[in-house]
Amino acid sequence: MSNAHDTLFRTLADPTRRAIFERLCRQGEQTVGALTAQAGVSQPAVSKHLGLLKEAGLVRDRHEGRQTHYSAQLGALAPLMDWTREMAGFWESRFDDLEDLLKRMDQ
Amino acid sequence: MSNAHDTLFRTLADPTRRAIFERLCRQGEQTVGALTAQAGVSQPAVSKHLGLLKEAGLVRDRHEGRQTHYSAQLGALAPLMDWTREMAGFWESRFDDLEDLLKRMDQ
DNA sequence: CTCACACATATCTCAATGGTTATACGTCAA
DNA sequence: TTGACGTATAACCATTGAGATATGTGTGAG
Repeated sequence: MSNAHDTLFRTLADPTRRAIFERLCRQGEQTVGALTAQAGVSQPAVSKHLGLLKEAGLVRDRHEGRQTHYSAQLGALAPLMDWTREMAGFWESRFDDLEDLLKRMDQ
Repeated sequence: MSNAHDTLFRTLADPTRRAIFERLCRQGEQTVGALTAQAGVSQPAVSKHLGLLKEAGLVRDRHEGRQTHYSAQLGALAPLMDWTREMAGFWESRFDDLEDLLKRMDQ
């Protein structure tokens, strides 16, 4: 019963995890070690976060020898943008309705 | 240390709470009773969710006699849209860099 | 082959939080 | 004024999940 929005919001809700994702967005592909160095939490914690980000489709991993490189995944944020636009849209359309109503009342 | 993004993501991460917010976006102002009728959880639970949504600036309340009317708040989603756009932007700019690089390599 | 390294997984602990029921508070009706 | 109604708050419980440490797994170096 967990849709795309659920997964995205839940995954991005944690600050540490979102910071990791932001870093991957800003600076491109990074190894687990590089991410751990700035994350402020232990390497296992980073790995766990990366696992969840991967499950959510927000990142992909690429193995190269002993290292694993993670990168932000294109288009994963699309449902989030859609949702936000949709909600804002509902608001605006109600606002338009209100405007219409006021205009009609004016006549 | 909790910025706007933190609050927004955290608040919208819970499915029940997000559903309440969506309903307010889609259908406009609603009383607590109306929201409770569809929420699938108890009235106190709904009140608590509404409290958090209000703290996050996502809704506002209006008292009218014994009833409290809640409505989605304009512009509260702006930071979320900005963040999403920013992240997608970083990705695209890196993509542009890559294109540039490939073009340069082609020469 | 063996050891060191990079990362993943297992296990545990603790705090946060979403849910419930019970109750308090304010408002309207009679 | 009393009682019903609509909502908020209190107190509690159960679950979740993020964190740590310890260990497993695979890979490259010597």
